[in-house]
Amino acid sequence: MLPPTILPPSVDWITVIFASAPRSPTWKLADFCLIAGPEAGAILSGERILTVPTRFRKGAVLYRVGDPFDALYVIRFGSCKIVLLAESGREQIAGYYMAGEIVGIDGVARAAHKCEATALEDMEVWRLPFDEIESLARLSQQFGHGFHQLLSQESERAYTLMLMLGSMRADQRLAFFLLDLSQRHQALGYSSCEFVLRMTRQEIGSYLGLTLETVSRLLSRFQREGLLQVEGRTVKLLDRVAVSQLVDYGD
Amino acid sequence: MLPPTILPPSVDWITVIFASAPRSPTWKLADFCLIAGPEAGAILSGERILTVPTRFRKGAVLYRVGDPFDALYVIRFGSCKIVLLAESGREQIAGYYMAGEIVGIDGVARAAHKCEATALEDMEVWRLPFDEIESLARLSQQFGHGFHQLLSQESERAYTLMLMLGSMRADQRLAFFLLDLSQRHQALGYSSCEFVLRMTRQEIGSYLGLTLETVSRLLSRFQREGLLQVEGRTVKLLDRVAVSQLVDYGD
DNA sequence: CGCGCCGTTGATATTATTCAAGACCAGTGG
DNA sequence: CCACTGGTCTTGAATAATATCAACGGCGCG
Repeated sequence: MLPPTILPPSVDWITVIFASAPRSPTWKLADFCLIAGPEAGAILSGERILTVPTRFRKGAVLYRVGDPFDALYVIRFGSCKIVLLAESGREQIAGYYMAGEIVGIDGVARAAHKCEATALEDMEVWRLPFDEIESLARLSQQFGHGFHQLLSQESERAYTLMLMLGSMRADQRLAFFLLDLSQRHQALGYSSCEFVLRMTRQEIGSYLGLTLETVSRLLSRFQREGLLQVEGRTVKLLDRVAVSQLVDYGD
Repeated sequence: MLPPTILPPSVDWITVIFASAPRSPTWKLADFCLIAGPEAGAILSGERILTVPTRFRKGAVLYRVGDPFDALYVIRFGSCKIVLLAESGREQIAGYYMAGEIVGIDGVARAAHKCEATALEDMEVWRLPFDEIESLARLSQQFGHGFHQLLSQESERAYTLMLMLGSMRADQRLAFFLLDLSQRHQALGYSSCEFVLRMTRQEIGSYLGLTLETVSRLLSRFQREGLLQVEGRTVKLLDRVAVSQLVDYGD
């Protein structure tokens, strides 16, 4: 039932990942790795995990629609977008993932990826073979539960986006997006008020269900109103309160 | 680690659920239950599962936002809506679930429900205690994997809705919705061309990110164009091909 | 340098919402 | 039995929001 036991790894991958990966607000990688506990070492060899940190250049594709699924990826650094591609040519960005977050869950349900993941900047990921994760989940109750939460957080994230797409005006969506980015940057230890957009206006538009022109216009408007300062892809949040109120009360 | 072994149940809940629950297109309840195999009987008592079939009257609430999460629900018959409620009062229907489908996954990530589930008609559900599911998932590799797929299918469903909300026109969304309903009805063994909407125009609108007036107008238009026939909440699909084309090519 | 992609802004068109009125229907109480 | 009420649904007209079309400037890169 379990894979053959392997000698204690010379390098404890769990500790290693924990030590060097940044924290994420939605999913604490620390939890994910630590809760596995010492039992984990017994079934997972250091090499199997550690030999596969992979780099992707900006624009490179981590996986395409239909690619066989067999691993999740922890983002070491960099960021990527997750794109839904319908047969009809319809296209929608379904997610934006940063360091410390985990991508690839869109492949679990069908053993093949439903989306395409593309690096928005140079990035490095750690590959976590899915069958090993599942073994670990069976071995440790705590880890198993944490893993189930991870899977389910993916739907929570999607729900939040649905709420945005289904019930917010364009300006509220953009405000929401910027606040989300801000929070996540802060969680990574970066400034929460000044950050760089890694997506083009086009991509942001696709993510928010808007056209690129609308995104551009709104950024200009926000700047005109003193909510923020935009310079290309660099955004400086000036009035976080006003931006939050825009999302919540929409005036 | 495992709960104390319990004598073989007099009633095998797995078989029972399988025998009486209808099939669902997205998640085959049959798979969910059958893959557990005979091992399942060893840790799950018949009573613990079987004593909790619950009925809800139309309009009754299965769980509210913030309610502690400890079980999933298999719908025996009836249907329900899943509603997202933001603090700001913003509201969005995030899902519509029919017989054979499983609701409650929105609670997994935080041990508390993120959504509210409300019966759209009289319904009966089977309660599946989450910790027992997790035990089973640890015991059986096959079941565990199936369970992980179930969790992940919830995000797939949400992704599909995101694609709809973010990239389709109003008429395409409605067409998409009707086709989805049609398929799911067919999978349950009912007619795929004539069925009853269990939601009000208002609820359909919320689900599709539209106002109730728009939904009403579109239904009238579709009828005028000969795509379907509407009589209150009864819909008869007349030209499925045209409806599909509307979604895919949008003319 | 020139090309392609990116971003901005304006004018216009389209789409969907909002506001408003009235029909229908089921349930309720006089 | 009837009138009344609240919720639902339809439809029209006016309005607001967003997309589309178009032009142009800028930047990075071969």
